Amino acid sequence: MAPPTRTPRSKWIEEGLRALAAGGPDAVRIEPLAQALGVTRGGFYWHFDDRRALLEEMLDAWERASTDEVLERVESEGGDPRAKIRRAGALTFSARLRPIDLAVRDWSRREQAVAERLRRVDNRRMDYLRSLFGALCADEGDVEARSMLAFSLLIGNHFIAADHGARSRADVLDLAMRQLEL
Amino acid sequence: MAPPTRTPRSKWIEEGLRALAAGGPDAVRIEPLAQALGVTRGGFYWHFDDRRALLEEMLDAWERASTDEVLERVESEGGDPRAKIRRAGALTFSARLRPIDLAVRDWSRREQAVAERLRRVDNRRMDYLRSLFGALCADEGDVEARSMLAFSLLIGNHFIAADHGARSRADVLDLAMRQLEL
DNA sequence: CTCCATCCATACAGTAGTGTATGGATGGAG
DNA sequence: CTCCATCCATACACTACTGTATGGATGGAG
Repeated sequence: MAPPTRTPRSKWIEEGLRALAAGGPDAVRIEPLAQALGVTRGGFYWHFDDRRALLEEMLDAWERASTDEVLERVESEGGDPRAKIRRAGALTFSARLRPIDLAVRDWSRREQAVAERLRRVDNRRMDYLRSLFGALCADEGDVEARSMLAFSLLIGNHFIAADHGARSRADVLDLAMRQLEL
Repeated sequence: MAPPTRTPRSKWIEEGLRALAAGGPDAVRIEPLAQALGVTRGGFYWHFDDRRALLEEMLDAWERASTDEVLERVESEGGDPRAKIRRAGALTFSARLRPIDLAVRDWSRREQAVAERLRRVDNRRMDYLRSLFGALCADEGDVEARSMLAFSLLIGNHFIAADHGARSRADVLDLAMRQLEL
């Protein structure tokens, strides 16, 4: 029997990720989630043991979406390494995934289990970045340094609040990319 | 009359910042704070109107500590621009200030007032970085790009969870700094 | 010694959630 | 048509806070 359900697991997870993105892990509360979905908490406890279980499955979903799915899409569209690096950055920090990523990143600072997940995800990203930079320059140290700088720039872009005088943030990002020979 | 108080404002703010660093803004709750200070909430509402007022003053304290105090200390010890850049990074992200900074950075994503504060703080930091990089290279675009990259690296270092194979994070940071000619 | 500024304890009413238990409702498979 | 898997509503007992009100306690200034 295929599930022709009304508010299946996936809906709770989706709404949970929305709440996580908007307000961090502490904002993921069953009651408001139910309200957003237009139901009571009745069904939630049929799907999940408790709040922890939902958080766990939200992280599962996020991990899949932000590694396999992203890498697959980047590779499928082809292009040279430089184009792939840019596209990987754009997809990883898409409008949907970016706020979740940033929330998880902060969350990981206080929950060991979350930290381990993020480490898995970041390691896959760095591995991919390394492979792409590896096609651009020979020195292994340079590859590592530029991978870290590129990743940091992606993170910094969304966590740093500074202005840049006459320049726009996009301009500065462009200059920084050029500095990394991208 | 100098205040020979038992649990003055400053104690609540200090403990509040500790809670913020450890668990984010949602973890700053009066009742647990009082417990940590060994008193009841009785005195809290004598000092502060409500929880919001405490958060406000915590941000005031953080803003002062992570701009004026840091810049003053960096300048007072002298040295060449390269040394100052490194020292500014180290002081800004000292063991005490780092977790607060990261918590505020995440917090700013969902509270306009916090975002404006962080912007003030980050702008002062970037101004300072710009002035230091300005002494190292002439091209204005280079200065901006390198300032942004250096700041991003500082942020990325604490938000990125990836490993680096045989290399330690410190090694990679060193390589990245060299890439920025630091 | 007295008094007042400063701080604390306690009790209360209220809010917002958690997880459990129980009795439905509903729609597709058979 | 019936039945069962799936989902929902409601009520309950509980936890953990918030902010208010009130009556102290305490120690240094005068």
